[in-house]
Formats: sequence, structure tokens, C-alpha cells
Amino acid sequence: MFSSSSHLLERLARLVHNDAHTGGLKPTQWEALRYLARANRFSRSPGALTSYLGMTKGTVSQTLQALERKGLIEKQAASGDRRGVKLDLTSAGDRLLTHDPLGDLDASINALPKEDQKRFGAMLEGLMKNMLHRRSGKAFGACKTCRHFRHRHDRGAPHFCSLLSEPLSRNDSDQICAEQEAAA
Amino acid sequence: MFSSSSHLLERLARLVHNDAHTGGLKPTQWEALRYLARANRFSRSPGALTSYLGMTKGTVSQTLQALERKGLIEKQAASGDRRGVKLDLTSAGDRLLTHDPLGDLDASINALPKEDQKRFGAMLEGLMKNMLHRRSGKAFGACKTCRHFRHRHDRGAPHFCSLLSEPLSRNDSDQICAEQEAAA
DNA sequence: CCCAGTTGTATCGAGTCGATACTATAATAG
DNA sequence: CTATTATAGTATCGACTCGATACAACTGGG
Repeated sequence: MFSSSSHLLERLARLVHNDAHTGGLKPTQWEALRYLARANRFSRSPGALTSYLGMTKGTVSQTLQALERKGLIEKQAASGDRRGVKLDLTSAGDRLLTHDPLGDLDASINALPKEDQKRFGAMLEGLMKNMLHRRSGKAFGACKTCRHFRHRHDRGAPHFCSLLSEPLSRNDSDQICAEQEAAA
Repeated sequence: MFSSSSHLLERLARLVHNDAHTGGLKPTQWEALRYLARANRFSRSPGALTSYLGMTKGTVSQTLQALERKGLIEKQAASGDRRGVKLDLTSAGDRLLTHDPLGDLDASINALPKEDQKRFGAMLEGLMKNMLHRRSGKAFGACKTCRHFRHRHDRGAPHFCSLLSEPLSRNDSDQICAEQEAAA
């Protein structure tokens, strides 16, 4: 009925997902932790995580509570908006990420020929774009690939975001961002 | 830290997974239903499903109970081994599968160029093989690609399984099997 | 007959997840 | 400058997931 790729992808996803019951964390908690490690400072909020994971706010709120209980993340009031919450990994969270069960999948991908890895990544990007379009979701690409990204080698900060009117450190621009929109 | 393909694959999987909360079924229940539609008669058992999904027996048992409650599958005593249970879709189960939310992913895959689809499938197979090897899991390939598959155009049944010593209908051999091992 | 191994079920506890209802704060319109 | 509306996040409920553990039923070999 469906192309065998759908079934393969689905089963592969399940196996990876079910491997993620290690280190006292659940799969979803691992994903939240991973996201917080990769997201720049504008995107480390419950709302952005919600949109990244494609779940509801309530569920994400609970997941974050679990991670906080375990001492892996910290919450802070966001600067500027008193409704907002800013999330950060603790050093324990950082440390735990070195035992990320996703490493197994990564090893399998790296076992493919270099040429295939590149093609595989490109196809996944295409697929993702298509899926995101269907659900009108955000891409969460790297900050520096965004159409609001501006080079600016003067005045201390190396770069600049024209959407948020904020200076960007090298770190900021290497990480992923909730507001990212691919440059033309 | 990890290749971006790992992250993409993980997020793609999550989005697909979270789309599968339709039709009154949960993602896992959809996968069980899908499996039962694709598995040949030797493989439609709780045990085989357990190994396919990579979960524990207890969890699968509950999932099957939920599907039975909803009238989508039927249980029968297995012939031969009185411990065994044979699972079959009801007509309601068959009907529900025509609304499988996986169709969305399939549509996205089919939107790729034909050439890419082929390559993508091949890479996924390689990845899966690697992952299965790490966890010593079963492949669940099509019966007719198995090393125990024998052509036999005489005596009614078109084919034959040399492992189970059972005749195989055309249907049997097109479906996937828990015992399948790729032919040399 | 006994016993190790297999197939499946029952139960528990932590967590997932959507749905819904809620609080607090911000932004905007009149 | 308030009234409305929108946004960020939390609380609670119920159905389900999932591993862990314990268990019952059955098979098959000594």
C-alpha cells in the first residue's frame, strides 16, 4: 500500500525512540535536552520548544518540570517579558548529553559512504520542508542561514539580527533559532 | 555535536509520530495495525509484533487489548501450540487503515524525484541493517526474499517455506515474515 | 514425570499526550 | 486610560505508553 520507505522510516524511528529509555530519561526528555543544547538564547523557551516538538504547551510544561526536578535544566524569568521563562542546561544536563542514546543512530549514519551521507541529509531536508509545509511548522534552521542575519564586524558583536534588533555572538549564530527563515 | 541528519531524522520521526493521534488510535496502535496488515500468517502473533516494535511483551499485550476492545483485531487460538495467539484484522480494522495518518509521510516521499526515492530507500535499508545488527533484531523482510523460500509450482500451493515446512500462497510470500533472512 | 524455556497476561509506577480550563502579563483599540 | 484581546505558561484529567516484575499456561527434552 505505502512505499516501503514510509514503513522503513517509521520502524527506524521507533527503534531509535525505544532505545532512548536510558540514563533515567524518557525519549521526549532527551529530545528537550538536545534542543536546549542546540538552540540560541532567543529560542530557549517553553514556547519555542513546544513548536519544535509539535506537541501541546501542557505536555511540554510537564516535561520541563521533570527535567527541572532531575536538576538537568534551570528556569529563569525572561528579561523584558515577565510572562516568559528562559531555560538553560545545568552542568549536570551538559554532562548527561555526552551519553545521548542518539549517538547510536549517528554512528550508523556515519558508517554510510560520505557521498551518501550528504545526499541523505539533503533528502531529509526536502522531506522535512514538505512535512512542515503541510502543518505550517517552523524550520528551526541555523541562525546564520536566516534572512534576518546580518554580518557586522564592527562594534564588538560580530553579527546582528535584523528581526529582533539584537547583536549576535558567534555562538548565537551557529545555533538554531525559532525565528529562522531561510535566506533567499 | 551529532551530524545534522540525526537531528533531522529524529525530529521528522517525532512530527510523524505526533500526527498519528487520529481516528481514535494512538501512534503505537496504528503501528500494530499496520504490521498486522503486512505480516504473513506465521507472523501475526503477539511475540512477532513485540520483536518488530522492539518493545516488551507486556506493553504489546496491552496495545493488543486496546485494539481488540475497539473491534479492530480478533484473537484466535494458534493451531499446534496452545500457548500461541493468532491475530487478525477485522473488517473494521481493514477499513480504518485506509485513513492511516502515515499517508502524509508517504505523500511527501512520493513528492521527491523518482531517482531520489530509490536512493533514499536504499540508504534507509542500510541504516536499518546497521541498527538491527547493533541490537541483534530481526529484519522482517518480504517472505519471498528469504533464504528459506522455495519455488514450487506443483501440488496446488505455488511456493514453500523450507524452515517451517509449510506451503506458501502468493499472498503469504508477498507479505513480511518474522523468520525472514535475506537470501545469499 | 520433571524442569528449563517459551508464550502470553496482570499489575504497578513514572511519564506522555491532548483537551480543557486557568493565571498572569502584554499589546492594542476605543 | 481602561476594555478587550492575544500570548506565555501552568494545573488537572483521563487514556495510553512503556519497562519492570511477577505470574500462569504450555512445550519439549531428558
